[in-house]
Amino acid sequence: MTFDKSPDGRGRGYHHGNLREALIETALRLIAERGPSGFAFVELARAAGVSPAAPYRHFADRGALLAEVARRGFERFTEALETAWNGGRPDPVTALEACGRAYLAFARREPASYAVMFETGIPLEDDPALRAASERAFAVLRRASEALCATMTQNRPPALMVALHIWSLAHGIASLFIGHGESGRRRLPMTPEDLLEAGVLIYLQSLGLGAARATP
Amino acid sequence: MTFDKSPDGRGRGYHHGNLREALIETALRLIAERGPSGFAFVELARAAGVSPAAPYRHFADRGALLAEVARRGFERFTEALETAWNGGRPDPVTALEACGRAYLAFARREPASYAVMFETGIPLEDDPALRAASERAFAVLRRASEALCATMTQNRPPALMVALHIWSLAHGIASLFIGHGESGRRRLPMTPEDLLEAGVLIYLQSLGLGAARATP
DNA sequence: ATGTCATGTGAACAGCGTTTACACCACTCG
DNA sequence: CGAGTGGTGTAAACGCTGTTCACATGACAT
Repeated sequence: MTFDKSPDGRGRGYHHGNLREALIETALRLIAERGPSGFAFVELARAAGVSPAAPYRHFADRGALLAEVARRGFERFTEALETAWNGGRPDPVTALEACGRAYLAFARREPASYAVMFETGIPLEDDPALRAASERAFAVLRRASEALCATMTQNRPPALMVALHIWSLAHGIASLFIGHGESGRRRLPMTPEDLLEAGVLIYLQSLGLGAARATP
Repeated sequence: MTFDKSPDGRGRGYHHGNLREALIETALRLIAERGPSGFAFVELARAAGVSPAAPYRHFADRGALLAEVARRGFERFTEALETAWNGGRPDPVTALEACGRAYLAFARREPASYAVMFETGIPLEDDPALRAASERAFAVLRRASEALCATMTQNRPPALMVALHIWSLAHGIASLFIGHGESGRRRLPMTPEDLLEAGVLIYLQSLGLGAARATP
C-alpha cells in the first residue's frame, strides 16, 4: 500500500493510493445528505476521480461497501457507549442514563452510519465481522444492565430483559425522531434526549432504582 | 373506469381494467419477499402483463406508489389500533396492552407495509394525505394515553409523553426484532410480544397503574 | 533490471426509471 | 347511430446504474 497523493485525492498518478478510504468517506457524506439509498456506486468512483470499475478492487459489490460502513459504525457506536458507561461510575443509574444520551448523540452525530446500521435491511447473518460488531455494541448495554441489576437486593429482573427494554426504547426514539435531514421526521414537544431520559427514569423507578444514585 | 377482465389479470383486452390495484398488490408481495427496495417499477408492469410506461398513468413515479402503499398501511394500522383499544374496555391498562400487541401483530402480518411506513426514509412532509394518515395512527395511541392518565388522581404525567414512550418502545421492538423475512433480525430469548408487554407493565407500574385493572 | 501482483482503465452488458409520441376503446353527446 | 373526447396502454428511446472482462500500469521485492 502506497500513498502517493495528497489526502484530498487531487494530483494523483495512475494509482489513487487511498481509494478504499476515499470511497467510504464519500459514501458517508452522500448518505448523510440524501439517505441510505441516495448514493450511486459509480458516483463514488467519479468523486474519487477514478473509473467505474476501480471500486470493485476494494469491495465485492455495492452491498459490501454498505456492510463495511455499517461495521465501522458499530465499532464507533460501541466505543461511544463504552465511554458513556465509564465502568458504571459514578453509579449504575447515572451511567446508564449517560449511555442513553450517547445512543441518541451517535444517531445525531453520525446519521449516515446509524441509518445503514439499523434502517437498511442489511444482511447481517452472512457477514460474521458485521454480526460480531453489532453484538459487541449490544454487549455494552447488556453488561450495564447486569451491573445495574446486581445492585438490587429483591425482585431482581432479568438483566437481559432490562437491556432489551432500554435498547428498544432508545432505538425507537432515535428511529422515529432523529435523522433523515431534520425535515422528514415527526416533531416533538421535547428533545428526544429528554424523552428518553424521562422514559428510562420512569422504567427504572418501577424496578426500585429511583433513588439508587450516588449523592456526592 | 371499466373492469373488462377477470380479477387475476388474465384474458384482458387492450385495457387492463384494474391496473392500479394490481400494481399495489404486486408491490406489497415483492416488498414482503425482498425488502422495501427489492422491487422494480418495471417489474410490477411485467407482472401485470403491461408495458413499462403504463404504471405512469396511475402513479407520478415510483415514489408515489410507495407513498400510496404507506398511506394505505397507515389506515389499516389505525384500524387495528382502534379495534385493539376498543374504547378503553375493559379498562385502560388492559386496552393499552392490547394496542401494544396489535402494534406488533401489524408489523408481523404486514411486514411490507410496516417497512414502507417506518423503515424507508419516505418523504412524509410533501404528501399531506400520507402525513394525515400517519398522524391519525398516532392519535389513537395519544387518546389511549389520555384516557389512561385521566384515571390517575395524583402525579399525573403528561399524556403525550406517555404515548410517545409507548410508541417508541413498541416501534423499537418491532424494528429490531420483527420483519425482514425472519432471518435478518436478531434473536430473542422471548417473543417480542412478551418483551413489549413486560416493558409496558413495568413502565405503567411506576406511574401507579400496576393494579388499575378491571377484575371481573 | 526483472518479474509479480495489487490496483486502475476502457469498453461493454443488461436492467432500471422515466419521457414522448402515438394507438386503442369505453363512454357521452348530438 | 355516429363522432369525438379523454382515460388508458404501447413502442421506442434517453441517460443512468451495477457489474464484468480483458488489458494497462507501476510499486515493490528479488
